[in-house]
Amino acid sequence: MKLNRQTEILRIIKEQSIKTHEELIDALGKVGIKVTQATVSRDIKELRLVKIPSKDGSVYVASQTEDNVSGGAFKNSVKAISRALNTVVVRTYPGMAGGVAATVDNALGDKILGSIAGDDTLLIITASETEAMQITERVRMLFDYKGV
Amino acid sequence: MKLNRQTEILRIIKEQSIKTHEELIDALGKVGIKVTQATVSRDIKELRLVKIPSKDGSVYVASQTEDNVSGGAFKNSVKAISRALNTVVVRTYPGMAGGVAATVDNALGDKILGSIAGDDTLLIITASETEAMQITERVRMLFDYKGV
DNA sequence: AAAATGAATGAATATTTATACATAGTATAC
DNA sequence: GTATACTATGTATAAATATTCATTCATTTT
Repeated sequence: MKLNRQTEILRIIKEQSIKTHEELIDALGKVGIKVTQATVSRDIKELRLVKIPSKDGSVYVASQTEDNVSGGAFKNSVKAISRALNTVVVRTYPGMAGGVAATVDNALGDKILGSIAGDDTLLIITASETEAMQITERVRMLFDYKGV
Repeated sequence: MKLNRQTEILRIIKEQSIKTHEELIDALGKVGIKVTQATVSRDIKELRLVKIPSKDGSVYVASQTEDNVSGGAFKNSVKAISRALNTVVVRTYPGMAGGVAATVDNALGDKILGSIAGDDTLLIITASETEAMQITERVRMLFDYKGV
């Protein structure tokens, strides 16, 4: 399924140097995901990945929306991330929930039903349990979350 | 000449939405610069321009090195920029010269001979008077300098 | 000044990426 | 359930971009 594959793509380009759609297809293949170049092209567009020129050829990286800008400022604001049914609960340090929420909305807004932030807690509502699991994973990546 | 054309490219992509090499070639043509797609491709690579996907197609913008990251933090630190022969003098607010220098080195390091920063003044040395003029222009763009 | 060296560029071409169209899959309404 | 509508995907192809090779320009060396 799409969300799943795109999440995998984000992880892949973060870990290795992907220079072409073909390389990405191979990498996905190794994780058991089989797709064609056309699909990868669309994924890259939707994820707004960007190809940055460097010495040994251009490389794909996440741009604005996802990682870079957004997550950055609040990377160390998240204390815990957990899920229950179709909700994802993010615990932050005091006062940071709002910023984290804004970041999440910005990055994943179109994939969630909505979110509510208190002072140190953010609640994300998704359409289904499955999506909640995937969103959880995405949020973890977004904030570079190392915990369980 | 190259440096000149690339400077022009930076200005163009900042002002209008350039989606393909061809569009860039046209835009350059209107300014009296005539080149082929191959050259533009190389320029884009050297300038490390990046194509960002958006609703109405992808658009080229300057990435890391140039504008975005670098210039940003010090955009309001520059008070004046002037040139004399092969040197460019940048006056900054007290204590900011070092940061501005780092930014310049990072963005244009390979096009200048070197730079020396004091507390509120940065001196950039170039190989020739011509280059100094072009670098001056680039520094202006880098810091979004509005003055004379 | 001629020769030698290296950068810049263009023409032709290879490679990579995007898209039009058709089909399959999924959910929603009836 | 079947029909309807919408999304996702693949295939084939068009479009865009990168690169190889040859040539021209400018600079330095002899």
